[in-house]
Parts: sequence; structure tokens; C-alpha cells
Amino acid sequence: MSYNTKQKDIILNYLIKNKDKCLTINQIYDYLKNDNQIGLTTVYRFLNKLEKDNLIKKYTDKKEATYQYIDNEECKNHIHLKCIKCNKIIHLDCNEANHLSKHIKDEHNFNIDSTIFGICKECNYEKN
Amino acid sequence: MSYNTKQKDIILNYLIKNKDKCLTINQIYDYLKNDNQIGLTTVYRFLNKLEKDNLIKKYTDKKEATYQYIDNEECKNHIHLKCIKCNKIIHLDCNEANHLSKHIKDEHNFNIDSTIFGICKECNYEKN
DNA sequence: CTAAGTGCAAAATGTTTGCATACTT
DNA sequence: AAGTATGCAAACATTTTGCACTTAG
Repeated sequence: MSYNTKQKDIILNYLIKNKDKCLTINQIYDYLKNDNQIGLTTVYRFLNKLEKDNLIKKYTDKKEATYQYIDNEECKNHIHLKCIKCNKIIHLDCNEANHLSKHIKDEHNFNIDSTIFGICKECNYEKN
Repeated sequence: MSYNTKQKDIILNYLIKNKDKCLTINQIYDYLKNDNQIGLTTVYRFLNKLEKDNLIKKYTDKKEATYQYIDNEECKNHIHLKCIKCNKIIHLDCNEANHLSKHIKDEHNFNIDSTIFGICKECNYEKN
């Protein structure tokens, strides 16, 4: 049904190592192509598969999509903040935020996504 | 500095008339091209300008961007929910949500965007 | 008359697909 | 050996740009 290949191992390991970041296809490709034989198509195809399998989350808030490894056990009980400038991911262990998700679901019948977008502290100071 | 043209009037009026929706470029273009002489490039260019002027909000959560007229007076004090399936916009006059924005800003140093993404009631029932 | 706007065609960008080859099992 | 994965080149989709022409002020 699915074979293990060198390319897949390399890609997944790189994503896991950078699970606190949000990487573009080209960041992944550029990093990996030097030492290994990896084609851009393979990166696209495998990342799409990982997303279907729910191992990574794909963000399309930029022209270039970004990808992040998600540890489903760790992440299922909190929301994330994603900075639209630097692509940083903040795992927000915050009762008020979790409460809001539930409130919006229960009272407003809307299932909010586990990631909320905005601008982080550092990027806000830079103002550019 | 800026001229008024028939095309601009048509586009802005159409956006205002549909301010509770979120429209793609092609929805706007398809609707307008029949009765009027409007090119796709003009729609792109004018919408980019309106966004810079802060009269509309551009969403890039889909491959095709969506655009929505924003009444800054009405909307500055509440957050929005955008359904990623049907593109509907919900203006959420909700104290808990407003409180959370402030909390995340004050306690977590993160400025969340005024729109939170998710799946609305109707699309959730459909499950497809 | 001049500056700004328009719209076509072409370019640019990000992503997907067809297909021949190579690799896993 | 059979089925899957790879990677190049080509196709595709969305958005932007160059340029000659038109329009508003």
C-alpha cells in the first residue's frame, strides 16, 4: 500500500525537527536538495500525502503554502497562533482561548480552526 | 491623483451590495463582464487598490483570494468568523470573543487578526 | 493637455500531472 | 514480478506586468 523510501524519511524527519516552525515547500526543498537527491515534485507529493494522513497541517494564508508537523496528542487540546509575517507557530496553552473555542461552537454553532492568525510580538515591534 | 471611472463605480457598488459575502475575483468578474465592459486585469488592479486603501479585506485562505467590503465603523469593534467552505462571513458581536482578543494581546503579546476561520453550522451538517 | 485608468497579451509564480525510469516488497 | 515512488518536463491556475490606447479632470 505504501513503500518506505529514503526521500520520505528525510522529509518527515526534517519536519519533525522543525515542528515549532512553519516551513514553505522551498525552505524544505532548498535545505534537502543539497545533500540528498530529492526533487521538488516529490516534496509536493509527499507533503500532500502527509496532510491527508493528518500528520502535518497545511496553511494557505500566503501565496506559498506553509507546512507544520503536528503532534496530535500534544496539540489536540490547545489552539495555535500563527504569525502571518514570520510564520512562527505558538502553541497556546491558555484556558481562556480553549474556552472561547467551546463557546463559539456551542453558542454560535461555528467550529473554529485550531489556528488563529495574527502578528507576533517581535514582528509587531519591527512594524515593517 | 485618482480618477473616477465607470468601472470603479461598478466594482465598488457590487462589493457593497454583497458586503455580507466573500467574493472571488472571478465571481466579481463573471458577474460584471456581461453587462459592462470590464477586464479581468482591471478587477485585480482595483481590488488591490481598495485593499491598500483599507476599504475591503482580502482573504488568502483559498487558492483563489476572496474579497469583502468592510464598513470600518461597524466592524472595528468585533471579530469575524469566515467559513472556509462556503466563504460566508459572520460578524460576531460577542463579548467573550472581544475579550479574548484583548487577552491574547495583553497577556500573550499577539495581535490576532479580526477574522477567525472555521466551518459554519450549515457546512458542518453537510460534512462533504 | 496631462495624468491616470484600461485591457489585451505575455510573463511570473506556485502547484499539479503525464510518463518513463527506478526502487520496494 | 508487481506495484509504488521518483523526477523531469510540461501543463495548469492565479496573479502581475508591459505597453499601446482611452478617458477624466
